[in-house]
Amino acid sequence: MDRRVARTRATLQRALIALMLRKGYDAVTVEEICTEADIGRSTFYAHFTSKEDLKRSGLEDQLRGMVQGHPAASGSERDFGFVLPFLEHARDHVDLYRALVGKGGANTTLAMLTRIVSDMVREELAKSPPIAKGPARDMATAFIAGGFVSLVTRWLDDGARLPPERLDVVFRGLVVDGLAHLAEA
Amino acid sequence: MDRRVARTRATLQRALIALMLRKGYDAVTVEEICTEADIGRSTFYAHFTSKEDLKRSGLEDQLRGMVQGHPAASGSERDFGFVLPFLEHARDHVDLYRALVGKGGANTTLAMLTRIVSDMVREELAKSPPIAKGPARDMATAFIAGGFVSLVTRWLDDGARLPPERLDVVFRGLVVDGLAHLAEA
DNA sequence: CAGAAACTGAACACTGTGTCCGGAAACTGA
DNA sequence: TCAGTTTCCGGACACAGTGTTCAGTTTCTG
Repeated sequence: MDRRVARTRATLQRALIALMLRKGYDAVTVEEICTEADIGRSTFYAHFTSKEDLKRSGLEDQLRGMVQGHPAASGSERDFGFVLPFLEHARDHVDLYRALVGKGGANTTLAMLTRIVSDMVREELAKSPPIAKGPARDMATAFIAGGFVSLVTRWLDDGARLPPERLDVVFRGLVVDGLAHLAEA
Repeated sequence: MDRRVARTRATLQRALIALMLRKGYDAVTVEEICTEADIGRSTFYAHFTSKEDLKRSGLEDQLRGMVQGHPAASGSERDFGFVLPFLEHARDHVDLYRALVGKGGANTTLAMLTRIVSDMVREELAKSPPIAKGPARDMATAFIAGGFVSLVTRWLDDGARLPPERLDVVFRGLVVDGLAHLAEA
């Protein structure tokens, strides 16, 4: 690939990330990106069809880099081996990830819902029986709230066919006992 | 409150939801909302400052209705009593919820990330030891993926201070053994 | 070095936003 | 019912941002 092309694309991606960190995705304009990158606006549209397209491409490039750097461990045991590489990649590219999931996603409905659910979960976790305090509890709160919202989203996208009681019992099982709960007879 | 005000606000909220279901939040314009609601555009701005404001108000009104309809069960035992009322409310207002978390959120970065992580989780769950198939497994996939993304988001927002190894072990504990894993000594 | 490809910058039409105002309509309380 | 208040209408306006086009320049590749 032409060096100019690679350079231009990378410069634009970096400019977008910098601006997202500064003021959030929604508030960023194509003109600003071009100014920040010191690249003509017509050049922008020669590479990307829109701001959204640029973001998507940046995300894809980075994720591709991640899976290449850490080839998926594919044993036959279930050990969630993708997690640590994923987290290390995130730590090594904090700016990128914070731009993606930070301010950028903070105003979405999904994020709003998750915040509300987090409050409910936090209350639950404060009840007896006692549970580890501090970071561990905060992490559990975030995990459970996000999982719940994701579960509901999936359910709705499927047409909300299963009865709420079914989701309720599966959710509680997963939260309280984890996957053990779902082991096959 | 003036009947006209209540009627106008409710009409606009319903119009937005209808349009969101049809073409997704981002693609909806204020003009379209007004046309759909058969209400003047200047009237729109007399009630809401923006499309975002309208969405937020609709969400808040509905959630307020939910918690009023089902007062939070506040026993001292941890039973996640909020879940069933929440799900029933969602089922009774499927259109609203699908508009909020369906197409509307599908294009967000958070949703994209969750989809990618879902694929990784699905692979893990396919490994031995065997696990319940069908809906239960799909639900577990959605739950775990959403929880992971939420956990990572929280971690990054806090400055990514904790080491990845710590998150890895907490995450795996929650997934495999659930909250039992975090019981205080 | 020649040909191809990419970059520039400025112009253009267009869509959508948010604000303002005078006049019509609808609601409220007496 | 009626007077006073509030809301609604609709059209106009300035403005910001989008996406496209194109002739001219620069930069890369073979």
